[in-house]
Amino acid sequence: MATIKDIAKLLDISVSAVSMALNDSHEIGEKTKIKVREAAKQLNYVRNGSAIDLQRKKTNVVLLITDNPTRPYFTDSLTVVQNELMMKNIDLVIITANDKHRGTAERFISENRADAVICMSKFISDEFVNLYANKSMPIFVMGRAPELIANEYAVNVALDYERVGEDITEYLIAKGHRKIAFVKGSKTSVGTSYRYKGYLRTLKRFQLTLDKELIFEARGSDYDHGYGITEKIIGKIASGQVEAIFYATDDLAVGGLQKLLENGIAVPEDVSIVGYNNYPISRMVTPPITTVDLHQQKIMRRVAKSLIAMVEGSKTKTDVVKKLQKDAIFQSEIIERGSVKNRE
Amino acid sequence: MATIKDIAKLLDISVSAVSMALNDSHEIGEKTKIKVREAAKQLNYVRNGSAIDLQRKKTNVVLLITDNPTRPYFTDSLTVVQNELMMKNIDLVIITANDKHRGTAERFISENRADAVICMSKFISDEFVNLYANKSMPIFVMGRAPELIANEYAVNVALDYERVGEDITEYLIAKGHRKIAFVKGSKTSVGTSYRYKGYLRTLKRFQLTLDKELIFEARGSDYDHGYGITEKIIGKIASGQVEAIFYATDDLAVGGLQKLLENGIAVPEDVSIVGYNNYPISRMVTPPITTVDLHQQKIMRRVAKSLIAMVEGSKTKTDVVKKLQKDAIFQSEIIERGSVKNRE
DNA sequence: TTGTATGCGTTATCAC
DNA sequence: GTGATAACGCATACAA
Repeated sequence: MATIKDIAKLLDISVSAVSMALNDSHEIGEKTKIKVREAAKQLNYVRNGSAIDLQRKKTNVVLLITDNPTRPYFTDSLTVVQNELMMKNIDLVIITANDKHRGTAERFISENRADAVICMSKFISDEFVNLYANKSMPIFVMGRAPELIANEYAVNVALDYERVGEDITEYLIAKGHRKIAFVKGSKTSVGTSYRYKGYLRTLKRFQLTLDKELIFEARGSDYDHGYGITEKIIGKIASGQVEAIFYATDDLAVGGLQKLLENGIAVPEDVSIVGYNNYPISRMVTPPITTVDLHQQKIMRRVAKSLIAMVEGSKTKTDVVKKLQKDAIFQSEIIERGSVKNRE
Repeated sequence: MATIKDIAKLLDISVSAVSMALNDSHEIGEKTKIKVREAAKQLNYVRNGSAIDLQRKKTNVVLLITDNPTRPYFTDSLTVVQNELMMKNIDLVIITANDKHRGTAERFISENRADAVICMSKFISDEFVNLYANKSMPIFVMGRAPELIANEYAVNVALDYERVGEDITEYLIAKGHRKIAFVKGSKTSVGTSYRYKGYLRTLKRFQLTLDKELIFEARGSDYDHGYGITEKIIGKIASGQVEAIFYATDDLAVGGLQKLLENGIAVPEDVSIVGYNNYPISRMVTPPITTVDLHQQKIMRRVAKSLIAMVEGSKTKTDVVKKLQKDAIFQSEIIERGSVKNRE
């Protein structure tokens, strides 16, 4: 591997001259620049990132940590963050952290291999975040309970959990449904449990009695779990005990839909269903599923902007959090499609 | 930021001692190790990855480049590669490279920020790969035409393109279909174009005449394209001109299915359809779609193993390629589900 | 405009 | 078992 030293030697000029030429410094002659570039090409020179980072005391990279990059909400977030960072010429690298592997993410954080991190995985513990968030590496965490982060350089991006789950329940009620079942997802998901609470609050607000038999617990939040748990709901639809099903996620709803159709239950004629999150798949099935869009992209755009402000040093956490909250019109929006019947 | 120098100063011992202690070297006293660790904690010491990489002339990371981490085949690949690398304690980082942004990927490659790369994105050009693949950074590329890579340290992992597309066409024919439409996907996708060729070969082999009116070109390979293009097929189903549709990808098929159902066309009663790739979504719709599994995971496991062998220096490219080819039982498998009717 | 010197944080090779 | 010291490849303040 050729280094700038080799170039300097070949051209018989100083290393610093080479360095500056390569960085297109204004204080270097045009002819030297050309010579240097040619020599670089000739020697097959490639820059050494580690050396640059070491010297600059900056890596120019932002870490995006996720438990599973396949989830649609992740891509949405990714695209937005990517775009924001691209404008500042900051590199984005994605690292996974899940139940069976979080070493890489932790190592990248603890070894200062980034300038900032956005953590969308719940498998990096609160303790870890609190321990390592740092002026030279602020950490933004998402999807956790609001109270657990206590570090000047850790920002907990919390959704507007107050209203979550109420919107769509109200909607079902407005459409004339009274017997609304709820399908819970993964126990470790903060989002789905808040939706459940919103569902409960709304029933109460409308003075509907809560039928405990209409609460179903899936083991997880995915398609298969929705498919499986719906087995238990089928009988109650036939008997008129269930008019609508609120699945905590779109994936659950899609799985449920398939099970219903297989059993000759028409949606929405025999039962209405709704999901949550507005995942692409929710519109790809027949009938397309009415769901709720959390406007994750808006949120992520704000997160990215805040992060950049912190990395650039112009803002402190307090500023950033204040702005995030002020902008927090994280209003969810109901996406009406074909899976809910008007019973009135 | 505290460094090992600070620790050394605090404890009044040498930096090298600190370094060795931190790395749990056998040639350092147990008591010193303890002292050092305590001091480290006290000073809030964190290692500096750049400095380590610079010194070790190794980064311990493998780059996985993708155009879109949401695609199901990517997750499959990811999981497998992740597992293999985990066993060797190698870090995996994911970087996206697509039409609008490939700077980060190229920078990471050209600046030696990894020990090896697996490139699943077609947006890193063949020229770039040929230019930068290198003993200290071998590059494995996937999903490209076989002939374009000519570099001792670049490995082109090509599927068994010979057979691709023939399998499922044969299957449709065996089920009694004769009028088989084909829906092409994105023009830039190597995979889908090979499937098309396989389809053509198979028709010929069975001496079925090719009806050019049954070839449809979608602008891309996604759900929406499938939905859109199917508009044009509907009439030909009614008129008996089409008995089956071979969509080049599952996403296309899912989109097409929805359009068909919306138009009151029953699948598979009125028309059979098949997809390709065995994406999860293909089994989540009703009826579930018959498709082809490429066994991407098997391939990726082999790629990962080969890569590790090269990184560890035990194998040259020639060895690796030979082994990959020898192992290349990349046989695709037809996944029978409910979208094909037996017409015989 | 160019060169010199120094340092970034770490590891490794020697001595002791 | 521990301590100096020289790298690693690069950038930059300062001198020329």
